[in-house]
Amino acid sequence: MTQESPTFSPLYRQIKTLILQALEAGEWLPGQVIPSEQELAARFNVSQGTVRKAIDEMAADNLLVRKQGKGTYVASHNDPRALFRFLRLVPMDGDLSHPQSLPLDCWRAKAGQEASRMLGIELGAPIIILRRLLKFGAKPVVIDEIYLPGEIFQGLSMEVLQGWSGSLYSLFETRFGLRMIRAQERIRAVGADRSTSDALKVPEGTPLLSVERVTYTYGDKPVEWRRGLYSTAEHYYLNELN
Amino acid sequence: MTQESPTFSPLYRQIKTLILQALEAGEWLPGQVIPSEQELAARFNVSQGTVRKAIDEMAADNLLVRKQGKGTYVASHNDPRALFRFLRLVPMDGDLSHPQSLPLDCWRAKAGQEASRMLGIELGAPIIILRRLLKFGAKPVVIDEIYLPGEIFQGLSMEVLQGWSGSLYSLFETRFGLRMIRAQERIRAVGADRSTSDALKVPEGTPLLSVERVTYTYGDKPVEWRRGLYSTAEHYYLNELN
DNA sequence: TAGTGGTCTAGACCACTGT
DNA sequence: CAGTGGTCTAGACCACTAC
Repeated sequence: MTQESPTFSPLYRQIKTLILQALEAGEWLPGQVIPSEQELAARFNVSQGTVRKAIDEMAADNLLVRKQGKGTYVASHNDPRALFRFLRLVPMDGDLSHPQSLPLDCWRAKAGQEASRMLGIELGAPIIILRRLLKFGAKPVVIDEIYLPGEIFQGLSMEVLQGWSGSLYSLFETRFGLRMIRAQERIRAVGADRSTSDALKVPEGTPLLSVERVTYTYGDKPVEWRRGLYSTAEHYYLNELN
Repeated sequence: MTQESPTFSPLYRQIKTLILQALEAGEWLPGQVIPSEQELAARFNVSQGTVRKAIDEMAADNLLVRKQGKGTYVASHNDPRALFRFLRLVPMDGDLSHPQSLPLDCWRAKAGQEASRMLGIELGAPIIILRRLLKFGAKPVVIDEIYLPGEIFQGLSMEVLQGWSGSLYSLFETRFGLRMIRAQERIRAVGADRSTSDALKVPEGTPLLSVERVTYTYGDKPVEWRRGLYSTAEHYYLNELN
């Protein structure tokens, strides 16, 4: 007899949506401070506690970062702490040297069936394919093949890639205004083919981790599809289950 | 000049600790309701909001489950929703049939170097080793070797295992009062050896996922170490990155 | 000292579940 | 209907950061 409001949404969630829209619109950029809770409360005509709850959730989602005494910041992949948010590979000895990204190839193509499905774009739409090697110290450990929608990544080229010292997502964020929010990985075990075994310096047929990742930006829009082959001779993929 | 309290802990965290202790002491068992927020507030002499914040965190930690209008419950592995909390394997076709656990062996032994380190017990301490097969429908997909501290799992035997229809953690919880709180998995790719290839019905040398898991109970105490070999011909390991 | 987020409280009201 | 968790508010005070 009740069940009156099937679309009930608490105030703080509406506020969350509004803040999200402001973020999406680029009102505050990654790494910058957003207005104080008091200011936002005034702007949206709600109490500070309601804004607080909205921001709490967004901080839990890794969209914002709170810093006591300073303010609330827009999360950024330029932050070195963000590097291992998506890269779960860990050296078996506790070596903490940061991995180094080496671009190998970068070319344009048209989306095939799989790429178009994964990226949610038309079959035949322009895409950019990027191959790169990840090294931990001197050891090649991961070889990635990365598929990007050409429309979004207009100016991407080998020159751009080679002139960038930070992480890939850091580049995407700074150069293309694209913020990677969440990702989903599908992991399988496969044998190394000829070219992969060359790149990773392992015998042909060596078991490797195949890690397929789809990465999403605001509004759950997929903007990257990649397949990485991980050599797990001296590294492992670490996953925390809670 | 300030920095007065290096061990400052907010009230709601102290309350959280108290509730945790009550849980650990078995004051409320898995699946049962805990007292209402009002009652707990009265018991601990704080406001309802403070209890609420403590419970919020524990719910986020998957220790408690809130049910509006009914109460707050102690999380339980008997809950069917908990099955896929630690098992991240998904069929490639959307088949949702629940996996079936088939115990193969169960014997007693003494902890070797690796087991003693992983389980935080003395070298040579009694342990129980358990082998089992996981099937999705008719297909064998995972073979597990599970190491348990003998002290805790006194009465565990093949008979007990075979007489249990639910999940392993559900058995541990019900039969041994052990609640699995969190786990850590280290994933690598390996080739199937002879006995594994037999059990999983795959050719020898087939690349498999090696998933080593350490599972913890209250107080970050490790109580299970297992190694699973996953056939990823028709399944994949799914991981959400946030 | 001023401004920020963090904690704690008390009270009002809403939504959901059972009887 | 009474009891539960869920939301929202307003105000006081604490902890941290900067100037």
